[in-house]
Amino acid sequence: MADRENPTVQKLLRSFIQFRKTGWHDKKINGYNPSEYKVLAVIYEGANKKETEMKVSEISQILEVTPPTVTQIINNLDKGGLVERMIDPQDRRAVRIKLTPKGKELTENARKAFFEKYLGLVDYLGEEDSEKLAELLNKVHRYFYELKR
Amino acid sequence: MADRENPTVQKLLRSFIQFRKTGWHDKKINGYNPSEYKVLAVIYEGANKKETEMKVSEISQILEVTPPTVTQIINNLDKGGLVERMIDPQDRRAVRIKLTPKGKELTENARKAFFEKYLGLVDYLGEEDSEKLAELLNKVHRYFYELKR
DNA sequence: ACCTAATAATTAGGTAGCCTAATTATATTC
DNA sequence: GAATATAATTAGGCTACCTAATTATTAGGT
Repeated sequence: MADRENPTVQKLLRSFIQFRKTGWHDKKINGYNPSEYKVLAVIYEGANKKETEMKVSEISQILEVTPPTVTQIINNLDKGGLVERMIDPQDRRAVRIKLTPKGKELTENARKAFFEKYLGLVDYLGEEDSEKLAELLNKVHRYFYELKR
Repeated sequence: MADRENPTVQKLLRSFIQFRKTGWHDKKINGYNPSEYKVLAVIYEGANKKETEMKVSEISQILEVTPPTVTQIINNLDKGGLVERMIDPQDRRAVRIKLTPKGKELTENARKAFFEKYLGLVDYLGEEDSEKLAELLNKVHRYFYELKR
């Protein structure tokens, strides 16, 4: 099994492991976790482009996590006064999530910092290599996705 | 802030998020978790190339996790009879971890399946792009590492 | 119109994979 | 030989998820 020594496999593997450890997800800013910011960002963007507030189920689909996960995160954001729940009058089972002014401000600041960091990364890698990286990562995802079925 | 709409940033971000969700780490095979297999693999490789068994502290350094994390994983591997602890006669504070025959067999099988999967990936991406990907991921890691200081 | 089935959200409880702080045993240094 | 450093462990905690069960509401079939 000399293949096991294949240097490309070794390199790739090491880079994956290191990348997974890369802290491109910061812990706890202003008392909120990365997963909470992700939900805030989805709520913010959804409201911006759809004019109507996001439902729990929609957030859950976008983030690819289960609805209970979203509910729990929202419980906490709600407790912190960043977010408000309102029943959808069209479908009274659904709950629309709305940012409070406080939540909106926090989200906007976080988004700004976040995008600046990533603009910096694109700058560091170069436009062309950044595109290439995105493409390759998508390809890796497709490979593993197809394996699983 | 039109920068926020930078399409390269958006693509890169989406590819990162998807990649992080990619199940290139399978859950539970033969009753053991990915993190347990990682420890097994390190023990296996360490013993192969150093002729002497791995210490907890060495495993911890290689996997970049704290010693308590390693201890706990080894507790479980020990309970399953995959691994044995033996005090190092040279330094009686240290513990050398040795695979039992059962542990060795399991590890060898897992390694085989694992490397086949990654050989398949390199094949899918192509040798050149695989190298490029590893290089770019390392660069991303450097960027975030330098930001943090 | 009525009952069944489907859907939205929630609560409760659990798991993986980490961590820090404190403790114990042994080594090293001055 | 005493103080300090190091190796491993135990105990307990945290994040980011999950599944199963429950409640409320809506939609579909007859």
